[in-house]
Amino acid sequence: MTDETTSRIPTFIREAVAKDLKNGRFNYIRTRLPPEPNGYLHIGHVKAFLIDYFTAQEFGGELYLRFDDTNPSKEETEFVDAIKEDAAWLGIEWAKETYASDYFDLLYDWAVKLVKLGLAYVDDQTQEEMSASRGTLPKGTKWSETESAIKPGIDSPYRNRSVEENLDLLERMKNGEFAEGSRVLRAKIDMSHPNLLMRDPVMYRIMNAHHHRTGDKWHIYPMYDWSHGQNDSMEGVTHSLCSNEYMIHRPLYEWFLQKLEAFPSRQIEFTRLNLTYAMMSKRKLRKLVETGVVRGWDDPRLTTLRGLRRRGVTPEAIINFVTGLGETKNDSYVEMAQFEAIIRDDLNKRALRRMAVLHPLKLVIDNYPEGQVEEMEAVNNPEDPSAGTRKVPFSKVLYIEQDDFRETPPPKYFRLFPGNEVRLRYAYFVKCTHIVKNEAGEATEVHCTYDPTTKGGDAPDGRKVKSTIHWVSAEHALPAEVRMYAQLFTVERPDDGELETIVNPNSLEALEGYVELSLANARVGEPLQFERTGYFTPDLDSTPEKPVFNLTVSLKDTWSKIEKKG
RNA sequence: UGGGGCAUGGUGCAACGGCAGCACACCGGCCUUUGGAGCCGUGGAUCUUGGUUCGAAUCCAGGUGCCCCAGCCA
Repeated sequence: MTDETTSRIPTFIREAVAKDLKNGRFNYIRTRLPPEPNGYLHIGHVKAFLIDYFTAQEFGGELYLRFDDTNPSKEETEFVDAIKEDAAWLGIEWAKETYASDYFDLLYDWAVKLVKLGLAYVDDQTQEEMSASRGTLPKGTKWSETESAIKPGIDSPYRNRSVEENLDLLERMKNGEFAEGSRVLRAKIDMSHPNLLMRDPVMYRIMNAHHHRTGDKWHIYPMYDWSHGQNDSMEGVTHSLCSNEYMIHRPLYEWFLQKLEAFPSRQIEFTRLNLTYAMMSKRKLRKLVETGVVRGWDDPRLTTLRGLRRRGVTPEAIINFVTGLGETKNDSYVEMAQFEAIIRDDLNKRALRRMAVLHPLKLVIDNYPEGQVEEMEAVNNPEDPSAGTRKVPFSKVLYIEQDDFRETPPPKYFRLFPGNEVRLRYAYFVKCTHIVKNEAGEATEVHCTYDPTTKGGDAPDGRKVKSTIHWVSAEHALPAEVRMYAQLFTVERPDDGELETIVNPNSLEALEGYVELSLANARVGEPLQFERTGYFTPDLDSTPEKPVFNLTVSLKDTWSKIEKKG
């Protein structure tokens, strides 16, 4: 049974499914995940994937992964593999992998059945003719500036062909006897139906493209409406869960299955996920990749699953985010900040803490013995004692962040400035004595003295410092490239804008910094926190000589807020 | 003068005729060997007009606003 408090699927779906089980409409549950293999998965797909997966799971049913490969001109095997890999990474398990194309033969038989029933016909009209005879939507909708009222469609002159002629024509369409685009098979429903989809929708079109699985066997390929519901039914899918835009297709979905007297799969719709600053449009995503705005489909600035993975976002964070959104049928736009909060929450619990200096400034401890090296014990994760501790080498010359020193401190600035004492994390108290400047007047070296009695970070005399800063030992540090990311887009809803005007030219900044030696063999994808900076993960561009890190998400930075307010 | 869907703080959700609550964001404070985390607190919402009712975010009627639908895309 499902537990109301832990359910990960929308309430209205859970209730509908439970009811179907209770009143005997179905005695088992099967859902399907229907990606079209024409692109990479992004965060927008995840919601559908998870709802399908968890619905099956919560009701002890199973999930089929069915590739919707009905349009050979757009689909490629490359994407099939990528989608499977991404779905598996997310943790989704499917009972069976199928393809719409597995059912092409059966589907054709069903079409013949419909023709024999007098419910489908071959139409010889051109595409323009068909479009013109479909009728119009009324004024006020974005498609009609001129018509004041909805206009019914006009019956095709070929609508009343005999069953025999239709059967013959359909057979010949299948055999490749006709030119591409010259004829279609249409369902015979109602050309004046208020729902335009019911005005004799196209079932098959002629295409001579090579299909990634069926090769050159077929010359006709089914449309979405004449495939999806039929496949659901053929597979015994009980609940076909899809986004709200398909709501208008439901009457057609049901019409076909009723006329066919086929297994009555049920379509239920939910609101798709919209995320601010995330691009979901496949067309635009492709353009970003092809024009080199980003470095590939797995660019960490993208909200593709591959991009998120490379960025260091875990599957758990993604699942927590999506399932935690709750559900209504409202159109909605979720703020990226909410996603980031979940990512931080997830990483806070699991990321190993490390020290890394992103904008190095040399700090010299004048009274520290030349050549001495001490191993300081550092906690790996204060949120998780079982993560243990590590040793970090400490010596006379260190690097600290440029930001952690000001020659003339602003109000409420507690870090290093001449005369001020701070704690070097896990090491000693140091007090700034003087600085060395270059010709431009910039500080190039900060000189300090340390208090040997404060080893470990506490003063025996009980005095306090207001700030703790991080550091790496210059002699023992590892040079590293650290890639800092900002929003890729300058507008909240990039899907609505023109690419040329909405791309943030400063979304990537590659820093040359220094990191703890222990990071030399960090695993690609491993979650890390650079203390006081943010969450990072090693990128696959890393080499043994020079690791590369991606910023996953920054730590909440309250100082910058204080500073902004002045 | 078409059909379908949806309206609750800035954002996303909850309240299924009975005190409008949660998360994120925002603001203030406490604490802190991460200006992180954690803890405490403030402000802010039922699209509108009527009706039913002891009582309406919830039920009814009208209005308004937003979204989807004229691919031989999915």
